[in-house]
Amino acid sequence: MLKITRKVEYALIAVGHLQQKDAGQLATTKEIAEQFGIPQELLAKTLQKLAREQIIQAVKGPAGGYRIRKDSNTINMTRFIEILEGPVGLMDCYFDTNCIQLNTCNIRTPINRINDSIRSMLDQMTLADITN
Amino acid sequence: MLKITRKVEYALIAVGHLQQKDAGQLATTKEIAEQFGIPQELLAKTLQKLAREQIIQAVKGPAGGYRIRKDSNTINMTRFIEILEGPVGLMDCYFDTNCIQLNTCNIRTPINRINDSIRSMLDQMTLADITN
DNA sequence: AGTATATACGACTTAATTAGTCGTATATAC
DNA sequence: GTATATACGACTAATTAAGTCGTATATACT
Repeated sequence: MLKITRKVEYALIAVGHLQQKDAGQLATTKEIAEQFGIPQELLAKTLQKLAREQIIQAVKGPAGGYRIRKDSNTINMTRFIEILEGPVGLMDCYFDTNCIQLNTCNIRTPINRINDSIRSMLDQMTLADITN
Repeated sequence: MLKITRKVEYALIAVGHLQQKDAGQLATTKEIAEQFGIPQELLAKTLQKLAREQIIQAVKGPAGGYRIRKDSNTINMTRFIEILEGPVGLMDCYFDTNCIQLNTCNIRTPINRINDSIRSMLDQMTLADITN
């Protein structure tokens, strides 16, 4: 409950690693996977998602790898998590309003309040906060 | 991700229902299950846990059921959730320090910071806040 | 051109967790 | 003693998360 997935965990570790490199320096999936004991294939897919969303920059070919994008430090955690896992919400009805019980449901409002609190907390937290 | 389980959802719905009853009035599992379209057996187990932890009071036998305990309104959400699901934390290493990677892990501190924020938010939220 | 290396990506399998069911015991009002 | 309601552990089913595999593509280097 209230857990983040491994994908996010691995992504954060990788980003932290990239942030510590000197400007423009690359790190490969293999390097990160080995250093932190992460399954390489899984990390690869995760980093690909981040690259697609412009959080990190991919360089193909030998001596390639990933580097952090300088402006990505302003990305907030809600966005970051949602890139990897989809919608952040305690219950699906926060996004999906097709619940049969919507009428009788007596906890929707309070749950949404908690949701909003968590989201706004994650909104205010940038990627830079994570490793700096 | 970041979802609460059905158990908590059902428990909150049930507590909300009990809170709306006149003082001392009972509601049965069956009544709640039918009214809100919840699987009765699952709700039963959930309410049993709450009763064991003194959140609600059980009355056995015909014309029995559950009633809310007046002082249970001061129970906070961290406690409530943990009764039903166990430890609230984004990652297991928040509680379980047996992670092999603890040394190399570069995100432990920030993750714990997020964790603390979420927990303290849930700490400050009482059961009374949920339905009132 | 050919090879080695690294990312890109969808399909698939396995593992873990959550959700829900069932059988049986116990208390109690009538 | 019977009907009704809670108590509770064991079990099965469904869903989600984690991890693997095959194949394609880009590119630096010889």
